[in-house]
Amino acid sequence: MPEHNPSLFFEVFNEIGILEQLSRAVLEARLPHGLIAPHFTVRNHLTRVGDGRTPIEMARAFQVPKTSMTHTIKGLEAHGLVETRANPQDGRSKRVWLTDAGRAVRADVIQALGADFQELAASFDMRKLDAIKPILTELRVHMDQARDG
Amino acid sequence: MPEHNPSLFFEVFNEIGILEQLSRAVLEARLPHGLIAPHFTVRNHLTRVGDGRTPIEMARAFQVPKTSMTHTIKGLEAHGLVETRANPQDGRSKRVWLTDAGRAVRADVIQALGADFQELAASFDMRKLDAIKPILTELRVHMDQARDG
DNA sequence: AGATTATAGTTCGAAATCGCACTTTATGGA
DNA sequence: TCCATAAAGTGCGATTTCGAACTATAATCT
Repeated sequence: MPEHNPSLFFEVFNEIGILEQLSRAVLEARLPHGLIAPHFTVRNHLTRVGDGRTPIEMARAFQVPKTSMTHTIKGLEAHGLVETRANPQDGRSKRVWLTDAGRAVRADVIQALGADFQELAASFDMRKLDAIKPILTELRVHMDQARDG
Repeated sequence: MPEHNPSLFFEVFNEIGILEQLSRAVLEARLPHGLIAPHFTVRNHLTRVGDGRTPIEMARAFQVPKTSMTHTIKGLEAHGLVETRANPQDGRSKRVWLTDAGRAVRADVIQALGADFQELAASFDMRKLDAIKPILTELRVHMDQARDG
């Protein structure tokens, strides 16, 4: 029965924290003025899983407080990248839809990030990213469940 | 010559972002009132690499703006967990030292996190953490360098 | 040495984050 | 049906984050 040394957790989460800062900086350097990483992350999510999501659904997906999601969506609306409509199935709720401008900005940003990604891909073996991705996902799922339970 | 699909980056960084939120929540649930994750992360760093570090050194280590580090250290000082003294080698700079209270609080928090870690370790194969750690570190180093260069 | 440039740290202000409390609507019993 | 409880979303306020501009000191150059 091994004694679980907490340092491994600290070290992994420490790297994760730094990588979060670094990836955010890379992204934000390519975003149009006034947009920050959470805006784009949400905007991107709406392409990945389809728009018409509810704010609470996205708050859960990213594990952020719902007040933060309210604020982020308000920012996206102010930039005309999404619009919200009432949810016919649930009067408490709303659904978030991409606008044409929202779709366009994603293409622009991904294009702009191309150079960064090429540079990174040139010096870093992408197979390693492939290798860690499922483990990160599994860890995230476990921690998600522990949080709910 | 493969076309590097950006989606792998997005997916990995997305998981990293969520894991950052989740690990922060786990940590902050165990911190004494008024302390938040950046406080503890800095406080922990001073044990890992030794105290007497300068603020700018830590800002670089965590890839946060130096103004954020100023603020975090001010919070730690207000809680009596660190103290700063002038750097005799450099009149522009200061060095950050742990206090006895600062050392004590780390032990308390690690103890309190024990239950969380045990639970996680029971449902998640720690060898996978071992496996991803060096890759995360390598990725972080690459991105650090790309940022400088 | 003197001038220029770079670095450490702070101040300030604007924006983001997030807990708490609240409103509105839905759900699940008696 | 009526009531209690839960859930979605917002308003508010305290704190955090962080870029820009600034001060003070160090390093570099001629």
